[in-house]
Amino acid sequence: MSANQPGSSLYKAFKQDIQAGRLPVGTPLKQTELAQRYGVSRIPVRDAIKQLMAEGWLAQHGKRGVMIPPLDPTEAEDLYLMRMYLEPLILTHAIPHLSHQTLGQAQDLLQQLDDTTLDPHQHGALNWSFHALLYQAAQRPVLYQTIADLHRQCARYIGYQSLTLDYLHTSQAEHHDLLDAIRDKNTRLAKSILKQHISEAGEQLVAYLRGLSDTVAQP
Amino acid sequence: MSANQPGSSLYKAFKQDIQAGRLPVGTPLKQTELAQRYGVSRIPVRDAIKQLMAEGWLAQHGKRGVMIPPLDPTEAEDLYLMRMYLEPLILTHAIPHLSHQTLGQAQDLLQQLDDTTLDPHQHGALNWSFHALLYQAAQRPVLYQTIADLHRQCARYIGYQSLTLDYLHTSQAEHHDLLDAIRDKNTRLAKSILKQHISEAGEQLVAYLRGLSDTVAQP
DNA sequence: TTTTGCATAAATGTATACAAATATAAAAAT
DNA sequence: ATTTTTATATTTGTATACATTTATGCAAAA
Repeated sequence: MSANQPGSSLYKAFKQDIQAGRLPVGTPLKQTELAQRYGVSRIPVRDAIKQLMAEGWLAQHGKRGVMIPPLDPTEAEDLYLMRMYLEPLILTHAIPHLSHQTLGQAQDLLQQLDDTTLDPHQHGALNWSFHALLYQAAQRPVLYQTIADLHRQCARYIGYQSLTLDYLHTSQAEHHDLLDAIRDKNTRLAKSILKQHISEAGEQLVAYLRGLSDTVAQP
Repeated sequence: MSANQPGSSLYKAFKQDIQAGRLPVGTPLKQTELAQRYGVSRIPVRDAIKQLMAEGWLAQHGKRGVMIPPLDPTEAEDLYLMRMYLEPLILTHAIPHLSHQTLGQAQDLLQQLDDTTLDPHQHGALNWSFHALLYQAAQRPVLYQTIADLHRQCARYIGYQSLTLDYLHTSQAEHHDLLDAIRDKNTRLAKSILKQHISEAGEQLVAYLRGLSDTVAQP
């Protein structure tokens, strides 16, 4: 098999199990157990662990072993803070290159996002598709990759959160406004809408996470 | 052995060999050859490769094998662009927390940077120590880590570049101005100096890299 | 009862060996 | 001569086996 690229079946299955919360958070994971779980030897498990650690899905647990790092509101806050600055930046570079065809595709994705029966994971994936489509036009591979990494990190946090209908409507309205501003080549407006949009999403998530830790961590 | 944390001797030796240009750029590296070079089996070599790939020191070469990615001016440009936005951001968060002691340490580092006999690697390391000292005070681990990663990526590019004495003087003057602004708690000024400082460093590097590819790539 | 030391057990790191996949070269056909 | 096919060699991916390190539990001493 073409094994351990981000595309290895073990890597994918492992990551999905982390995302879906099917593995314990904060406790050390044993290589042997993981090998049994996925029906392979420890070597490919080690390879996958290395990669997932580098991507932030796993963290060192003491001197030995790895764990799924617990959710941390401050971490989420930082991720959204960075997105607030980097995404308007890449959007600026993207706008001059956006074709009518791409804008049409973006419009299509927006319509799919109107479906309020989507679960948080599906919604998150579609949402990223929309933004990614716009950002890729900037033709800035390294900048794009960093932003994609930030989204990947954020993806670990959403999916727990059940979004209110009210928030979903606001978010969608902003998406439409953003696309309109882009069509008008009004870069300044587009940037400010996007920054606001990310800021709100961040606040929503951080508030949710802080609520969680308040109810859970009772000494 | 405590093997493959970023601290494994193999990982360190391997990365240093890449940084120092002791391994061929752009051609596939054979696991067997690397294993022989470092006197170990292929397993730890594979572990190190995984990690270095995730950190950007190595890249996929076609379907099989890895290579040291060639230097790319556009990539460097993106890295500095991101730093221009993220470093002033973290500095803003850091300034309220900076103690007199930390500012004193920063002053010390600045004096060491006056030494113009340093080679590019030493200079780069000291320069990062100075900035890192300030940034850590922000107590924003995730934001800090991302910025540190960007610097690590940049480190692959500098070290080839021989900095002009003129640039070194300008750069040091900016460092002093920055520290003064921070002492005055003049956040606005500090941010603008820092952004300018990074912008100049980026332009210097990108110009150098473009010069390189112009002279090398003759069909 | 608490703490220190040691013995045992568990888990990770590495080497060797083998299987699968890809690239290379040579031979055959057009 | 060029292209396609086939066989060979090289290289990577994985499993098993062993060495090394860290954790755990028990006993003895304070």
